Amino acid sequence: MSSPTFARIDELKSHAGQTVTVRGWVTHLRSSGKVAFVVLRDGSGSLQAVLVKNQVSPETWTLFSELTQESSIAVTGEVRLDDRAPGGVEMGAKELELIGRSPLDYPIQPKEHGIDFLMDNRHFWLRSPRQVAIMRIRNEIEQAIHDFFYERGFIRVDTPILTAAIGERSGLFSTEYFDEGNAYLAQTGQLYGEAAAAALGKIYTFGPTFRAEKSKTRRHLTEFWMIEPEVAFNDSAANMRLQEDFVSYLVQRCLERRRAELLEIGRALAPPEREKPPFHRLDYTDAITLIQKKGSETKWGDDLGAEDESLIVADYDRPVFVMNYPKEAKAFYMKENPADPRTVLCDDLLATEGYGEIIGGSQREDDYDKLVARIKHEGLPIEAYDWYLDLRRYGTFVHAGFGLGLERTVAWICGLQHIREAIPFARMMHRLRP
RNA sequence: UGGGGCGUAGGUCAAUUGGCAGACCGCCUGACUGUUAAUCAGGAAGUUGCAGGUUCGAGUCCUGCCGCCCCAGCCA
Repeated sequence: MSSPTFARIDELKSHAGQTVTVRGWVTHLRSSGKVAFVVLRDGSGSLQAVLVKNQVSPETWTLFSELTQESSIAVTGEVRLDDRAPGGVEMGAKELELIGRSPLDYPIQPKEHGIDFLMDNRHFWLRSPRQVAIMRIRNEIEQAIHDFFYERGFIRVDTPILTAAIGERSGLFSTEYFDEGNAYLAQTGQLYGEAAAAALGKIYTFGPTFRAEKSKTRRHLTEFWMIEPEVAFNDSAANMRLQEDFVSYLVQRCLERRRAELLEIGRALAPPEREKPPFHRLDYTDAITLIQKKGSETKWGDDLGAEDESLIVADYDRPVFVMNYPKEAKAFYMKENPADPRTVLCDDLLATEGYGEIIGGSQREDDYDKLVARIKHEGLPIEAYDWYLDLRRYGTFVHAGFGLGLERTVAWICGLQHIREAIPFARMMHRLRP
């Protein structure tokens, strides 16, 4: 026999009538005595191969009966269009090859399982159709992020993961670092992003972020991926326009190119279809008035709680910016609001459907003296910020940026119940394996 | 770190007042020439999270411990 033609399942329609070989993993086995069915997946799709007893060799027929779920196999046969097959394509199998046999105790069955069991078996759970679809959507979002910024002249800058204590303060993972004392896993690349913006103008970072908070909610991971753009000469208003263009680009891109996967996971498409600019804008002070009218006890000066966010978003069918929080509720690097010095020029973007904050952004304090005062007021070690302060001494500039949580965005676009499904191998307080 | 909940077969769960530990799915054996999580008949499968206590008798009641889930806080 001549050397086989290998094909991926998603390209089989163009091989109709030809004999090809498909390699993959067994998902279902069915037999009706003299006709047998093998369903296999190869990452690109799912294929049913049909074996008829009197049309294959006795060896091949025997091999079928020895197959098990998740065994890796190669199937060779004629590709044919058939309405009885899911997807409209099936294979009339002539030959089977067992590549790697899977024992009978494969833990994940085609039925309901509990979430803890699935997370313990994440390395297998990832093979299921729903998880494959989510990972393909995640990949689409990641690619769309790069495309969005590339098309607009941004430069991607990679910032360090091992840092000295700088940035946000709470929940640091630490490790010994030679003779330099402790190093900490990065909680943000922003401060480095600001330095890079003065070199390159428009930049973004895309990397892992670590928070040692003992968070136990559906919205938190200890290790997550964050995208942090930083733009020289953007003020807060321009920053928010960039955010709404960016977020709606990601949503529309998934609707265009990953519609099949969104439908596969049962995502209702009507809500994301509406996610187009302009998003709603609400001043923090007005937000307080709104939620108090709805019964919240939160007072001016407090940060907004999860319940408050829900009250705000409930009125809107598109994401909402809440702008200009009180200074004390926000980080030291945010620029004082000239119109109301009690507040800073910042914004949180609250997603629809109860997904909460997916972006935190701000214009940065560019006044050297005010920044020093804020660092001292917060009780931070001023010497750790020497290079960051230099950015204000040597040609300070208006600039603004934000951080988008990748997994929160994936969970929101996919309509997931929990953020742990939005990343291949979630890291949470009680989850370090697999 | 608070508040609430749950640990029973490989999986999902049931078990009345304290009274013989069960069902379904999966798995094994057999039948079936178009199945779609096939169907039908039969079978195997348990240290009831761990340690102690009360009782004639504990999955069930009591004490302690362990583990996880959900909500809040922290934030993206």
